[in-house]
Amino acid sequence: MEGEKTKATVRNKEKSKQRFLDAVGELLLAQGFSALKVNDIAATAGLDKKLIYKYFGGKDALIDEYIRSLDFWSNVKKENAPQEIADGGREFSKQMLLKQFDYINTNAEFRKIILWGLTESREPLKRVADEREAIGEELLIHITDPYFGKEAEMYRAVMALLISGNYYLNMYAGVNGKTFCGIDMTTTKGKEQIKKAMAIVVDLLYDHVTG
Amino acid sequence: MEGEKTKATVRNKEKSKQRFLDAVGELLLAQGFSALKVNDIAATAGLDKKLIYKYFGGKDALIDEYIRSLDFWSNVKKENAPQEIADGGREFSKQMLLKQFDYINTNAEFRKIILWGLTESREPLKRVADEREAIGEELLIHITDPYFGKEAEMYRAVMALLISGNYYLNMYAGVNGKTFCGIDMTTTKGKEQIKKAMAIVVDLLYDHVTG
DNA sequence: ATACAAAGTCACTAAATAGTGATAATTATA
DNA sequence: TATAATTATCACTATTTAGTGACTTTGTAT
Repeated sequence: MEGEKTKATVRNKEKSKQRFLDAVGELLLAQGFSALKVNDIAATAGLDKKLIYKYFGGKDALIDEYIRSLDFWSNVKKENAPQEIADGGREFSKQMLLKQFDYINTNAEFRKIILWGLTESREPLKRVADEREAIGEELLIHITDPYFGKEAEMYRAVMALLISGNYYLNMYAGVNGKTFCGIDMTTTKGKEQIKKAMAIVVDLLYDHVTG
Repeated sequence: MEGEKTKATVRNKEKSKQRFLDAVGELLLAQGFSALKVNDIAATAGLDKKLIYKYFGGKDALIDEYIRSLDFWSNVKKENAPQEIADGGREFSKQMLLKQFDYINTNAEFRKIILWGLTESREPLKRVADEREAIGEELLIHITDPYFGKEAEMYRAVMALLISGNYYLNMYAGVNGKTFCGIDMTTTKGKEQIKKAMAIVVDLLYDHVTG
């Protein structure tokens, strides 16, 4: 195993705990969740694996704490409540999708967690999904549900498709293929096409219920 | 390990090879690709693991052959060429999406392979992705590209979002969450909402370029 | 300085997993 | 029915991984 860190200079339990948590993140990014072995985590942290059992209780407890330490939605929460919504959430929806695209596209850790969440049932992974739902409900209940009225569920379903498509396409890019429906997800052009498409679909939906 | 099969009554290399391939599929469905261990595969097949090395060359070669043995797209190919296309592919697009939804939703093996393809780089998994692209190109190049003209790339991007959203939502259901944007993917109602939404988006796209 | 607790290391056990050499059981065939 | 070839098993080695008991090192309060 490569990637061992220089030895801790000072003895500090909290710092060491953090080094283990960081090591989990580093390995997750570099090799995926199936590569999270106690020996490797300890080597990456530059500490003895015994401490993982001492400080966290075990490998799984450490991994769970790592996932819980992540906070993907805090920035979204801030932007949520305010803003003038005079258009039924049209612009907000579009910007949310575009921002989310960039976030997923540039945040490899987020992508790994989302993928992990499709693979394994684990309480902290469920929490990530639950939080996304809770935050989404804010927008949906207060802004788009009232606006779309009896078409509200249709709007929700389209958003579910766009967001989850967003997730998938960004996870897909570069693993076993580059193009999806001919769109090359590894290029800026391809990414712009997807973003443009999301905005168009939102506009069409709003125009649909307006007209 | 449970799941051992009754011993083969006759000695037959081809039958035994098939038993190993079937065992891989069985384990993949029951426990996911990370649970594909030689010992378990052999136990499930009811044969000695030595034969895996003798007949296939090793675990990975067996797994690769299993993936190559799958054919998810053969049925799609048949339906592809024919049909009267007088509407620019509008009805065809909708039906393709709806059929694909049902296929993914009822075919757990397909879902596992798609998920695997997001997780691991592996030649036969790449082939599955490439085949999907090749088949999709048929529809796109001959029917929708000409119809949508300079909006063709936009249409492709929307289809990419719908299909990949389709993938994601069906993989998501029931692992770490049930709802996505409030749509409960474990219920018939939720599934119908997604299907309806896909059809609406397609119609809006066609109306958009028509009107 | 020394004694104590906390932080950290090391060498080990145990279990799981991949892979193989020797051999037995079966089948085909001369 | 002998025997050669094939199919299959078994018992073993080697490696990887998780986990632990005994120990050493370091910081700190007396």
